[in-house]
Amino acid sequence: MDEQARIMQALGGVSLAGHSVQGGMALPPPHGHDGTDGDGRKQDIGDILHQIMTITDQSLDEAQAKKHGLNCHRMKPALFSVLCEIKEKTGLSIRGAQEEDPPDPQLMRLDNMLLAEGVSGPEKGGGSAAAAAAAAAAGSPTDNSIEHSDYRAKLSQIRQIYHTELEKYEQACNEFTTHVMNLLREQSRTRPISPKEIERMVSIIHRKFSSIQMQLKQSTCEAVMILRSRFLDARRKRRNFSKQATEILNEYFYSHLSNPYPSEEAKEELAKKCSITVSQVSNWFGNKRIRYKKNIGKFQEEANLYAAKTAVTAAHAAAAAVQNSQTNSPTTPNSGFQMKDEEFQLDSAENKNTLLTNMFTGSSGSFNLPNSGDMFMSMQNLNGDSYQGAQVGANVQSQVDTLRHVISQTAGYNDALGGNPMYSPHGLNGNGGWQDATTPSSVISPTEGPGSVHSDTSN
DNA sequence: GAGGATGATTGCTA
DNA sequence: TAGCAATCATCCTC
Repeated sequence: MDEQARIMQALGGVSLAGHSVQGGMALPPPHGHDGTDGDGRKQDIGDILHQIMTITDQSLDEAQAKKHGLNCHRMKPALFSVLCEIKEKTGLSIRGAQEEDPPDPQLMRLDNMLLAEGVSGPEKGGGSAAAAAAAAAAGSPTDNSIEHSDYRAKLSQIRQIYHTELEKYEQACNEFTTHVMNLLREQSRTRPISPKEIERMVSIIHRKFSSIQMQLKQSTCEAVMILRSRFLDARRKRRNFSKQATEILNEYFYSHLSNPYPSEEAKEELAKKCSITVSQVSNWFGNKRIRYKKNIGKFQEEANLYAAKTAVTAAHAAAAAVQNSQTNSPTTPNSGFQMKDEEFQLDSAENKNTLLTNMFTGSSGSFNLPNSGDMFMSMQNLNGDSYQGAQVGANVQSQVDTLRHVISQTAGYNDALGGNPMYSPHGLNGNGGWQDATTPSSVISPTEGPGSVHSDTSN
């Protein structure tokens, strides 16, 4: 069966008889009602189609007139409906199957990434979460300042560009879709176009624009990756700590020379003070311990410097503490500063202060330390349970190592205490390790008695 | 630019 | 998992 015949069959009993078309095109007689046979109908339809086909050979005006005539024919909708159905059942059905594509995994990945980076989706501080994550990976607190804000600013720029471009694409897509829809609707008057076909065409357009969008997303992702890697690389760059930070760390190190293992709390405190991370504090102490141990001689000068510096502070702190304790704790005998050796029995805060200052600054010349070991022990007792002034004990305790170091430099510390293994120089044992190196001071420092207040947190 | 200083990383150990 | 030791990579000073 040929196409024309099928069309006619589809039309069923539609009658076109008795209608003339403007422009002189004769319409076929109605079929069936007057007993016309099938061959006759075929012939009529053939004529119509022939006339349609020859429209193009006619003059424009003539063709327009004929076209108009056809358009105005009352059977046109029915004819178009059938033609649309035929179109649906033939070529377009193939496209229909293609529409049900699963979502592109690559597109999904891009979407997820853009969402995670804070580029797409609702604005969440311009990707500060991503920046924070990157910062955490890099492990530097300065992320929160200059570089962090720089990263955020750039990410925000990318986000802005992305959204502007996306908006442009969507606008263009909508405009183009509307345009095509209007065209198709317009054309549907003259050729069989079903609403479904228009829908399909729209979806095709959207797909095309989606591929363009994917390119946009891809390039945006690349930009974010580049920015991120640059940001992380920048963070990886080694930067010297500030002078102040190094001072703080050194002060702690040399004042805890016998056991330079800050507790977690101390590390956090130091990190806070130095505006660095806890891991950087750990790195610093790790490096410092090794380098100090490897070359004590080289660090001696530095040790002296910090020891003296810290000791002066300690002396003032101790004196103030003693004075304070005398005022506030009248029931505490001798303020816990009772030296075992009678020569060290100090009656007043002023005396203690003078003595300590002289001792540390060396203004009294060669200071006589008749029993510096006892003195040290006594000072240690300041941290003991018997002493109530926790802050005092903490302040003094944190300087004990410093005292030892200064004494060793100024008053023959080694000679006086050489026999006492507890006072081996700088806390280093014979194996080149620190006393109880495996036991961090967070547990019990060798210089700290039980119940002592850890200097880390009190400082 | 050389060489030392210094912060970070890595592999290993207890 | 913290710390050690070696090493890398960068900074800083001369």
